[in-house]
Amino acid sequence: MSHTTGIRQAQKLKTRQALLDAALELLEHQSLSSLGLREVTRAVGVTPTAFYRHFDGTAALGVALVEETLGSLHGMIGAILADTGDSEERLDRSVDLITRHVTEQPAHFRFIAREQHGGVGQVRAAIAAQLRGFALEVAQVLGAEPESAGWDREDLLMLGGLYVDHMVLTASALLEAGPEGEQEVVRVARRRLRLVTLGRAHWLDRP
Amino acid sequence: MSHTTGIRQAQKLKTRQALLDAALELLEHQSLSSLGLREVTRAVGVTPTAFYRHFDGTAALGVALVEETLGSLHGMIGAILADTGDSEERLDRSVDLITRHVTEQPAHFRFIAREQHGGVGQVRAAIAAQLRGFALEVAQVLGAEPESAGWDREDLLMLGGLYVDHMVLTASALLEAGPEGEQEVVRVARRRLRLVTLGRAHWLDRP
DNA sequence: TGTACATCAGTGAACGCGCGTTCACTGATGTAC
DNA sequence: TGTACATCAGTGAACGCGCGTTCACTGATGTAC
Repeated sequence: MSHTTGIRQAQKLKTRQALLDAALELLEHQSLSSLGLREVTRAVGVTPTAFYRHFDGTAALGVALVEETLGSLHGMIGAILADTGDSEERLDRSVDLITRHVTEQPAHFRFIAREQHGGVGQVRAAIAAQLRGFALEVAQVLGAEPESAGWDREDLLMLGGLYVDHMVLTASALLEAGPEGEQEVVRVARRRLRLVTLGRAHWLDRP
Repeated sequence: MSHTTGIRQAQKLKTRQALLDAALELLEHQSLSSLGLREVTRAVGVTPTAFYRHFDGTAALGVALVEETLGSLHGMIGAILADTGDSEERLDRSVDLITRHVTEQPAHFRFIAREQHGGVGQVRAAIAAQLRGFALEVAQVLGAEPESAGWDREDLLMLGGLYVDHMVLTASALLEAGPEGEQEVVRVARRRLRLVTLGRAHWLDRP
């Protein structure tokens, strides 16, 4: 086994990543279902044929982008929610964290918001699976807290889903608002979270 | 003025409507940004050139579809919310009404869910404007209720927006779930609404 | 009512262009001995 | 270490096809008198 073994593989991965990056940029102003394979390879500087060495087609590339965007976020949720601090602080920190992530990699989040209900079934399914995973993680963290005593599994999942959907809506709203509208979006997002959290606190009081 | 005046206009409107209907059907499995003008005219049975007598391009057609889908829903919201009955009944009736509408015209709601964050800016803007209108209507109805005493305008709008976004998410979830998953979606949607309504009831108790 | 002209929704041919996919290929990297 | 063969990421030409948009047109509908 030589120390140079892997040059070929490294180059392949580099091209693959270049295809993903170029696609993400091109998707800022269009949907995946109208993204052309030739557009992507042209942006990277390889021949159209080379695309097939990495993906079956643009749908498969889309699925890979879902993994790239959301795959690395798992675990992070637990970290925020498990942090110390009262509920108000924790809630503000969550919104700040989303805002920071969206500001740092807007193209990734735009892609998710756009394709969550987009025209490519495989990608919708991949996003839905990831978001279901997040909802489950949130539900588990919340379920371990004293405030959740008496909650059943289904209600916890409902609440987890509500938080996750709210997170996605906030990300999308931030992108649509641009830098000058960011403050306003953050304000409303915080209030919404506060209202949901109030509902949570009184969930078991219901008639 | 002859009694036949308007034959030409009537025929034109008929063709225009045929274009809208055909487009909506074609959009079930793709996004507006990949919809071809020729696809639409082919489905209707007119020449591609005829398209330009009605719309500047597919983006303009999309804006017309937004109007067709959401324009007729205004006022309806007030009617549901203003109905008699306790809060639980009213809430269930709201979910039932959304479910019925989505089941009756799935293509229209799929279009809205898909293009709300889609790749065509003009259409995103048109949908956002309509939804903002709905949020305002909901806020006005809620604001007139005794439960809203002490609420300021901004919080009412926040709540109205929350209900509207929840409505859109529910519509999209119903479409994704299909007939066999409908029951489950309705169950979760009701619980979410109940939780938000609980949060509303305790909004002014917050520290 | 009848005639002569105006309007305009839809036609059909033509254009240049970029698309996705196929195929046999090349030459650098990897492996066996 | 050196050699001979295998692998395979990326090439480049070729294909048939549908796209959006233009243009001059046709003929039914509308209008003026």
